[in-house]
Amino acid sequence: MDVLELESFLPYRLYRLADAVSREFSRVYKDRHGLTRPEWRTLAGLGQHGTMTATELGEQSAMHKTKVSRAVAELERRRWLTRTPDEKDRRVEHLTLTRAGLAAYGEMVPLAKAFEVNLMSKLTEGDMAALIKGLASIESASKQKLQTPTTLPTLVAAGEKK
Amino acid sequence: MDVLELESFLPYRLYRLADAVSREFSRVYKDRHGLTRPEWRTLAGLGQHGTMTATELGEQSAMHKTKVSRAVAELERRRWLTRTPDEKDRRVEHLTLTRAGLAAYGEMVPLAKAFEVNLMSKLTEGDMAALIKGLASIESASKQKLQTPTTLPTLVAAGEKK
DNA sequence: TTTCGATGGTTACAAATGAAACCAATTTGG
DNA sequence: CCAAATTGGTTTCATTTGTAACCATCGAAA
Repeated sequence: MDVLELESFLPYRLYRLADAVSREFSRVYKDRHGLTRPEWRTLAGLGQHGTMTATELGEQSAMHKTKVSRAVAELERRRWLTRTPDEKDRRVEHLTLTRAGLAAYGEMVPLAKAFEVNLMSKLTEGDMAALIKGLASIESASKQKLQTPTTLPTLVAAGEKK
Repeated sequence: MDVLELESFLPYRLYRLADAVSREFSRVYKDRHGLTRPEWRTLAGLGQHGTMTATELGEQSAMHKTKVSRAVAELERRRWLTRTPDEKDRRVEHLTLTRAGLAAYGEMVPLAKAFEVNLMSKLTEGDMAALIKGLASIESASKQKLQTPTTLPTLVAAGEKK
């Protein structure tokens, strides 16, 4: 029978690597400040851009709006950010880091950079460039709607449901 | 102040890409059979190797033992696999796909392969090779204990807890 | 042997996630 | 102008996940 070699299956390899790296990196924000990934990304987004709306945050950091919503709520609870209602459109809120939020951000940036440098140091210049290029290619490709080439009908047959 | 550009931050890019790819690929096993990722990996592991123990499965597919345990329980419930107690060590169970399990596996393998081919087709030969090489480098590096270079003390200060 | 630390695997509980419903406020199209 | 569709954002509920505790069973040491 036709067999799939999981270890070399690209989606699996990608996921596994990203998971390992991300897990390790999470120490930077989790151990020290008890942040979740969505919270860290929110902090990072605002630290980088100054002021953003929840929607913008979601776009920039690839998070579902519920994640953004919850992360923003938590950072607000910590008083790391404040919301300012938009003048023209009262559905929108502009989010900005407080002094405390900026302090936390400023503290984490060097750690993040050091982590990245350390990670990249595992690769030669050439490999690194290649990796980046490869990532970019797949990224742009996957934006254009990654196609799942299936011909089979969708069916969750009886007894297969959980 | 020192700023981090999230979009080009390697851990973020990796994660984001893996997430997008994995999400798209999940159609193959989720839409059609309602499997979760751990369930799919378990199926894939057994399909590839014939018979494995839970521990082996966890190692091969990088899953925590609780994930394996739950995935195995669900596949058993579906009668896609059976457990056989080990003769020598009664803690151990050998897992094998049933006919039904094999059928599901056999059905998904070509879809998985097609997905991968489609994905890789976005890259030139060279880029692909480079990407693989880059992944391998970081992988092997991250196995050797990815170091988080922090000097700061670990503290989850009062008021920062959730 | 008996005891004690590892190991294979499951379970309980809390936290994180995703999907869908929801509530405004806004825009669009008659 | 007004109804309907859209959009920004929150909330609810069901799943999924992670952590730690747990229950055997096993292996090594005394």
